[in-house]
Amino acid sequence: MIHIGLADDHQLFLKSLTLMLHSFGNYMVVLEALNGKELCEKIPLTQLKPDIILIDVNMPVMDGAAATKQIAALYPNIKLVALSMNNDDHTIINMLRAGCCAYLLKDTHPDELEKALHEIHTKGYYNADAANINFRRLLFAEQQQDGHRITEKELGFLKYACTDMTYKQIAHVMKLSERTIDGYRESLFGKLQVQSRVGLAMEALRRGLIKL
Amino acid sequence: MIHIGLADDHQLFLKSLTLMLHSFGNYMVVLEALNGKELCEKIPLTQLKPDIILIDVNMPVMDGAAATKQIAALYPNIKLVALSMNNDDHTIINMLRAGCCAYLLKDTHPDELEKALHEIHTKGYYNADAANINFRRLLFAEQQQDGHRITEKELGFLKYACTDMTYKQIAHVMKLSERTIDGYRESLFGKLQVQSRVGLAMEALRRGLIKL
DNA sequence: TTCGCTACCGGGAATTTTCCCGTTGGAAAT
DNA sequence: ATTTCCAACGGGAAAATTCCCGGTAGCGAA
Repeated sequence: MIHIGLADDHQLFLKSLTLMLHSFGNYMVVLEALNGKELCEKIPLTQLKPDIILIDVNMPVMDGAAATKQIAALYPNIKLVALSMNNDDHTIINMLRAGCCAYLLKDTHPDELEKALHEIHTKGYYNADAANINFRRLLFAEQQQDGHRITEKELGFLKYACTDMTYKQIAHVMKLSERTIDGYRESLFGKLQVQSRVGLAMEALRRGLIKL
Repeated sequence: MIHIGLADDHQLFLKSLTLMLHSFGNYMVVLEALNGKELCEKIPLTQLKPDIILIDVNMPVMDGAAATKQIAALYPNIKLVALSMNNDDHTIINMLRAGCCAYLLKDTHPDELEKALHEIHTKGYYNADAANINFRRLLFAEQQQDGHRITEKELGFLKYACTDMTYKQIAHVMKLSERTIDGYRESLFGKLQVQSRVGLAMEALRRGLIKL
């Protein structure tokens, strides 16, 4: 009997996935959480520790990447699996770097989920080639984006950049000079490979740096 | 026995929701589809017509609103229920106007889903007050936005506005004058209540007018 | 026909964004 | 102690955006 933990902010999906896992026969859901924080808090309270935890990427309060990092550090022998609906490179890299051993899409077939869980439990990893996730390409992409990590201040600016505000207003609320804002913009344009504020906002959304 | 139809682009959710509905005891899933188009094509082919169809809002190929409109016109006695994860006013209004008799969120509890389906089947409607969906407020909001409907051409422009392109480039690919583009922008600024292109792009995303 | 409406087009100017050119001060490296 | 690096700051100018002012052409209704 394999013990499973689940974290997803959609109750309906969470509960119905539990049913599905039980229907597989060999799995038992020992932990359910509606966000990353709840997941982290519940793990120490369960006596039947999960072997594998399926973690949704997009969750309120604490998202999948943050939860994955924390759990990977505290419980290294729990296998963490990212479960998401978006399959863009950046989020996949993000989750794998956070400590996931597999990345599953929500539109995979139940049979493949079962196969994936079995492989993860026996071999420790699973590579869904059907879901066009090419690890070699991803690793190359990670090489490329190395040194292009976004700083904390840039992220703070990015939030305001995805808004109706002008740079002058942004500079005012951030208590910085307009020139400094200029610097952040330039830097982000380079890192995200765009050349206008709209492109910046769109790419930030696409990479999950900004929500909504 | 109540016959149910399902449309959702995430296989895992689709299949596990089917399991959950069967576990309720009184429901049978007679139709599954991965997008709106597939749903519309499968309805005429099923001999056990569904009483209720749960339709996801965000789907590829043909989205929930389009599918709802088409089905509501062809099969007026099938109850259509929108099932989505985002609960912003615009999408809800959109689905209700398309012909849905209820709007359910994906993070509702299974018990509430069962209750909702029962009410929809017996009374013909369901209002989830727990999900802060206030119909009176929505109707008022619809009054407010009346005459603010986005035209086909404006939508075409909107796609390009959510891009790294300049207006000049957009005018060129749309084979229109820059002034005409100017007009579309002005009109959309007013309709979406924004005052910059970034705000426009963000609001378009928020209202589901543009994907990604 | 005349009126009103809508889609399309244009000039011009204020504002904002984008992109150059710099300086300074402080922290880290050598 | 000196260099090196980098975040923060600034001037100025080209480009893009925003927002006015208008016009013409088509088209259905009065």
